[in-house]
Amino acid sequence: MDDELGALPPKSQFSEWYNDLLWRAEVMDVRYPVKGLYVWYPYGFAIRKHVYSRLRELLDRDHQEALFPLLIPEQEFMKEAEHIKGFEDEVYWVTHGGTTPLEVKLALRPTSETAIYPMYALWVRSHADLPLKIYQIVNTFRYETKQTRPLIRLREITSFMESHTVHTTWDEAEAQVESEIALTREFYASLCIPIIISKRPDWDKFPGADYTIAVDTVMPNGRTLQIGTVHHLGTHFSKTFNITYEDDKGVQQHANQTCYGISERCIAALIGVHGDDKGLILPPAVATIQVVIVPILIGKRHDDVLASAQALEAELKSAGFRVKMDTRDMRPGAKYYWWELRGVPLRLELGPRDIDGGKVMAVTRLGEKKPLERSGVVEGVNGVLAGIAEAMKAKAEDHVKASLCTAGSIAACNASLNEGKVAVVPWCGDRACGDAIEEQSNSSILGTEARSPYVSAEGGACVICGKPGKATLVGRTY
RNA sequence: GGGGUAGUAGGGUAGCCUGGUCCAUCCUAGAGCGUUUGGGACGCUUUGACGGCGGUUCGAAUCCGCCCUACCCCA
Repeated sequence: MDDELGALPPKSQFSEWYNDLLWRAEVMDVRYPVKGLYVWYPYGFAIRKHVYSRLRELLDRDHQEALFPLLIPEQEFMKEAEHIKGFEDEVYWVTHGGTTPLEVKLALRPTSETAIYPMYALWVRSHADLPLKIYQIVNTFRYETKQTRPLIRLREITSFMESHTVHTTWDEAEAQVESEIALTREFYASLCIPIIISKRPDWDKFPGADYTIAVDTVMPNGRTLQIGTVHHLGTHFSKTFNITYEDDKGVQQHANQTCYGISERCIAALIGVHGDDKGLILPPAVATIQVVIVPILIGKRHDDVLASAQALEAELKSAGFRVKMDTRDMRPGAKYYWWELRGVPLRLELGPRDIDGGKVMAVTRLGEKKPLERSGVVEGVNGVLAGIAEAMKAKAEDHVKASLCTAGSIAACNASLNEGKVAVVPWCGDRACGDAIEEQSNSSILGTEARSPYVSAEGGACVICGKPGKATLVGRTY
């Protein structure tokens, strides 16, 4: 019958599903002729706009937004040894101005520490200037050598939110790390995306950090996706860039710093975690269009129905919903599929039957269908949207919960990984044992000290050496 | 990092070995007209391509070289 008519690959074939959905739902166009660079379609960009305005709203409570340059002079970039080592293979260099070779090469920022901190050295004079909390949302460039993927592994990260804070003491910076973690929790809660927070092993921390706290989520195929990091930088960079303040006793001190980042991977997670065989499912909080109205414009009652739909649209708009009325000359069914593909959480159908009965037919993107009273429609819509967010959250939580599996041995760990799960295994913390775990399981250690209701803090005998170990997350990563 | 396969209209394909009647084809693509409209409408008309650069040749989608891009496998 109408098999495969415009159908996506099933979500169980995640990679195909993801690639197909991105262009069909008009999120990203991958046909730009440079590897690792992609184009945001207007619809995708609108999703980005709503997601990032939520992020801005959260940051603006306690940070200031600013904007630093894209180009970093070589001598600044080269100042911090560990930091360079972490990025030197991935940096794009600007070497010419027109046809003239530059005397000082300029790096395209892979991240902005070395662009921001020389300025911080000028801005920070005394303890009264602290804490300083600034963020920017910018593009960054990394010459990725691994396979690139839209929104996930990019050569141009187009939407990098990076926050850089400066504090007097190490403890105060640590408190800031905690507050960034809380902010991240709140952000992902509004996207209905469950997260697992853990402390990255030493060899995987940010180059130049004292420690790194990472935020991961689990994609449908069981691979984990890092969707945020918070770093305690201690005084590594303040010593290098000479960021000092005069304390209340008149003594110059090196400042303690943190940095914190979230990229468009948050949108990859949004798509991957929530979507289904029919397409995107957007949480109401960030949906570009929260409610689509499909008027059933039949023959003689065409004008009548159109007028009612316009009245409904006006009422919902003035109540503050993002509403779209679809009056295109298409069959209603075609419109239903169209908007389902694009993830609109709620569809309202309005036809002669509904008008006569004083109702509006509400169909959620999760498949529930029920008539709402036309008279109390704003309240009704509010209730339905809240219900959708709850259901999305619960479903996503279930997936993460089901994806975590405790394992006491390498064999058990591998079994879990092969089922598309994330394993929790005891590890003593030694680098050698860590390498052995990664090698023997063909996966990566995500971290320890997991903060998740689904991960027990209890350790056990290290799966390699048998010494006492801490619960450690092990997974196949993006 | 190593190997492989491929790039033909908006999308999917045939043609390539064996260079020339090549105006190729399908669509969930675009444009136009008409009839339609409570879960992917139909008819007619029409638009549009050989990844890029160079080479061989009277003649290249086809053969050769380089580049770019994509996908798959191994580390």
